[in-house]
Amino acid sequence: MPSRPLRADARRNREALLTAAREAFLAGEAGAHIEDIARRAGVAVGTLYRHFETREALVEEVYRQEVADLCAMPSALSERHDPDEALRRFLFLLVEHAAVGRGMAAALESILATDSPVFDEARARMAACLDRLLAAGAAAGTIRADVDGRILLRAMGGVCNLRDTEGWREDAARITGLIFDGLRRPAAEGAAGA
Amino acid sequence: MPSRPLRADARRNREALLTAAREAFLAGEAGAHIEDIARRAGVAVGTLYRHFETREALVEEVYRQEVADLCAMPSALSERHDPDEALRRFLFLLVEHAAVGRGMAAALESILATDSPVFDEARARMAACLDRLLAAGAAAGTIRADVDGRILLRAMGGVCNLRDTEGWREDAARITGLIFDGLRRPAAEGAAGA
DNA sequence: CCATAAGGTGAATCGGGTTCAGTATAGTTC
DNA sequence: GAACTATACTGAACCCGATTCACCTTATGG
Repeated sequence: MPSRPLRADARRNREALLTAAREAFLAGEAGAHIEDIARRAGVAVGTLYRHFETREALVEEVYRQEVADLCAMPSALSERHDPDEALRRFLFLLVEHAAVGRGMAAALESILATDSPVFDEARARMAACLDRLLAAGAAAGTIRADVDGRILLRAMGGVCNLRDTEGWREDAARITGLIFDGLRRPAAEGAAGA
Repeated sequence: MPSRPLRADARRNREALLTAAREAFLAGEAGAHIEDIARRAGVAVGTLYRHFETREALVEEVYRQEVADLCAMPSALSERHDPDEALRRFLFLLVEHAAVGRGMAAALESILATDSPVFDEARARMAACLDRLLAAGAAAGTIRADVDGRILLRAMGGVCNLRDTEGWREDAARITGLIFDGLRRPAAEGAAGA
């Protein structure tokens, strides 16, 4: 919509705000209030609101960038590893990435509550990444074929939501491994039930 | 602390508040404001605060009850089914229970953010439940022995956090099945990595 | 160098949780 | 069953953080 291409200072401030927000979220700074983020970026709250409709919009944008970074990975992985390994690595990246600090997670919660479309979009993209990797594995015969990216993503969701806890990183690795093991089967007879 | 045993009307109100809160959360009533809950219970906000330190304290109590109910299940399951089946059923119950509406989940988020001890307690109890079931399965030789309740609980966490989405119930079933499949192996060589 | 639209500012507003002085009542005692 | 008092209840006032907006500042292009 902005036919006119953002004034120089505006672009600078917008960037500063995104950076400040990311830092604040990553630092988990108990709170991460709008005012704090604005100050950290060296601008007034009003400016923040000029660039982002609301607090959530800001979080969304930061999140969107994270997702974009993450979704750039699969192609590289597929080139360098066999399907199995590529998938395994991506699963870990998924954890690593989504774990960019509890702060981010906390910040995201407000969005999770709202059912913003950003999330649908992000989910779709990630699911697509997984689909590609799963398909490769299925073609190679090492990964079961009855699980799609959407499902796997959901399964991984829990791992990504791991909270603070001390040993979360190890836990995440073990759980990811557990799920990965579940994937490496010629599809069980049928575990659905209740 | 209350050596004196709560006045009759007080007990009644407390009960009404808990019921109202549970209903509000289950209904997912966009918001579930303190005021609404109080009104629903037929009391003033002040009364709510007399019984519960804060909004979160109320959510906590509701949650605590849910957990208590859930943790009562395993013994019955173990009596009626073989270890494998008992575990499988409990996993589904875990989902069913934790899914008591997105409202509850949303309400819980505030607590997840705070690192309240209630959660540690709940986790511990649930993990203990799972440990029992896992041990039985391991003894029977059908379940791998290198996964403990704590880990499994975390893995299931994701499933329980499934949001609104239309087909969440099916998804939950499939993911639970996926994880369950991961469990039914004589322990893979070693999936840990990054 | 001016004009002016784009951008920035921060005090005021708003909404929802929380507090507390004032009022009502269950339970108890005579 | 009337008085007494510890226990409860009420709801308007308060607080705090997100959001708005009337007014000021400055990049940009002519």
